[in-house]
Amino acid sequence: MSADKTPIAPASNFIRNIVERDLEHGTYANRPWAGAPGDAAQQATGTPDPAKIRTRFPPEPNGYLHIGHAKSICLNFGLARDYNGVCHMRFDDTNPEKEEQEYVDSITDAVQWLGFGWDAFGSSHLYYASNYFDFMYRAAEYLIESGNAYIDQQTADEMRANRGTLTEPGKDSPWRNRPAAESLQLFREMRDGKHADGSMILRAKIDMTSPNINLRDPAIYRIKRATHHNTGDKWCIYPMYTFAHPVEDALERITHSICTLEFEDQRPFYDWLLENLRDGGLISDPLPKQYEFARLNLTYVVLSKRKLIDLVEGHYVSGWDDPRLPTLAGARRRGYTPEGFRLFADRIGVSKADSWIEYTILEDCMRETLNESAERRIAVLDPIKLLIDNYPDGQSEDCFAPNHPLKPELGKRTVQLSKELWIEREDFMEEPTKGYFRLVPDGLVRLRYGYVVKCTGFEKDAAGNVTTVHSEYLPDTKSGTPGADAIKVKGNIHWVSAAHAYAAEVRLYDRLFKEAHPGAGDRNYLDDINPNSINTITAQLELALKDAKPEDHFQFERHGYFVADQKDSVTGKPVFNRTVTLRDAWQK
RNA sequence: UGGGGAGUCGCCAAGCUGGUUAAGGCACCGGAUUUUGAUUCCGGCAUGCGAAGGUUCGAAUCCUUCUUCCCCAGCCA
Repeated sequence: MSADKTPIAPASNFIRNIVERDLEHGTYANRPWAGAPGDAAQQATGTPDPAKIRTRFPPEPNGYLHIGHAKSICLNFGLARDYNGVCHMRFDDTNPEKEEQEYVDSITDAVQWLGFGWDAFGSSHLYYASNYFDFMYRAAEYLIESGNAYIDQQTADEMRANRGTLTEPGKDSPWRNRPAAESLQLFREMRDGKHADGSMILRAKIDMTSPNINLRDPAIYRIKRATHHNTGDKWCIYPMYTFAHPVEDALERITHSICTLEFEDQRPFYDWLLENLRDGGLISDPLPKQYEFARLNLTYVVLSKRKLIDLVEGHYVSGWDDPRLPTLAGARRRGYTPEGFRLFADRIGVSKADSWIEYTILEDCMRETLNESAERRIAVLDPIKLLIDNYPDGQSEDCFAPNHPLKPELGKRTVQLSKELWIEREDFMEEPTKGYFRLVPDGLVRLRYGYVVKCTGFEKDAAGNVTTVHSEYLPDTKSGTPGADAIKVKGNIHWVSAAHAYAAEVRLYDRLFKEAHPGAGDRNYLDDINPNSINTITAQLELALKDAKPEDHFQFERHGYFVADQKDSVTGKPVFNRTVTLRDAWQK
């Protein structure tokens, strides 16, 4: 598979520079790895880590992955691939209320679909943060014992009030200086279920006057009676992200922990915690380091979880895999490809600047990869009849169409030509505009892979719409025969024999939002929805398309790339989704 | 009006331990090829690096001031 083929060398970026510098300096060389995540004692029994670097992709399994995650996946797994390392697939499942198995399945599917995996150096690297709860609990007790954490019994409201504001320092909790032994006992009671949810909480003891609000004694362990998808009812206290994430990274011996910009303020705590635990001998050097990059913003798209939920629950789309949605499940159904996403990730780069990527960049990446891989087929989307009046009734003949013009080795297929054909409505104009070189009265045009025909007339219905075009073919002009090019024509149109066609449902998709920045200014993003984002038609396709399998990609010549729908296709009766149109220098 | 980040061509993005004509991609504009108005192929495309000062023989790269944008006050992640 091309998944493992090294793509065009990704451009240099600040993270690759850091990795290369660390490799050069041997920052992570010779650190032991016990073959599995573990504390300092366990890791000390290991052998030098064969992985030069360890990164991780750590989603919370509480929703579906989207295009923004694809950027992160390509970054983390791509780094591991390029620098002889490993990327851990890790579920950050520290909040039992929001997480479900359904999501972990869809997430692993998506990552593998994108062409990445977590098997490396002889073992699998799929981990769950919830498997570290025992160690996290121990680390929390250590923090209490070493005077770096305490049990606070203020209410959530009191804590908020005493946290101060952006410009005012916070105030110490009245419980802040309680003896460590007392905090320890209360923490154990919390664990043992002796206290009500919300009645007390474990806080790191740092500095209530810190200008960085994240350092004003952040909450690190809360009481929450809820059944966890992995640990069931074993615990009624759960660690907060702030505390859990650095620990997860340390246990897994992550070298480069890459996250998005909004976590920058969290980094001082990340380092504070890890240094404390290292000084306590719970984990060992070299410690993981956190780096932040700008998350993806795409024009004409919304990527926030809340908005995506609104779109699905408000039935603006058919579900999480609606082909118009930027979810990976949706993109896949739309016909977007893993190769296209990887190309996209390389093309947009990685930096710390907030930026908006033009949606057409993504589309171009899909066109580029699909142009390489998709076989060509013929489809008439908006059919009108073309009659070849001088062609014998009831007769048909073979025409030969290459499956891929750039890959002759893929061979040719036959399509039938007969007297009565379907052609595209837009390929005929009664009164042509300047520059139009398709079929016009008395004009010549080539039926692609067939004959040159001359338009001899046309018929309209009561409404004035053209229904049938009449023509006569020039017998000596058949494609592939000697002298076929004796008569030169600029126009070249596709067609399907009416007696040899497969009438199929085809969905023509357009962008879901009509504004580049949905909801910008004082607009509601829901008001920016494009009312014409889907147009379902019945098209006339060449017969071979009847055998298309779900997820088969094709280029419908002169139209664009289409995919047989993953869910709605039935054997012998596939329906197609338009992935993306071809570029059109002429415009419509 | 606290703290943390970011501002290089229409959109991304290298470069930023100061030193040839400021990479590359996408878009765009020319032209060639083409039985997809597709693809491919050539060529063009920032005297300028948020702004103003300063240091220097020399600055996108160093210093100062200013300016714009993003993030942080969940017992979410």
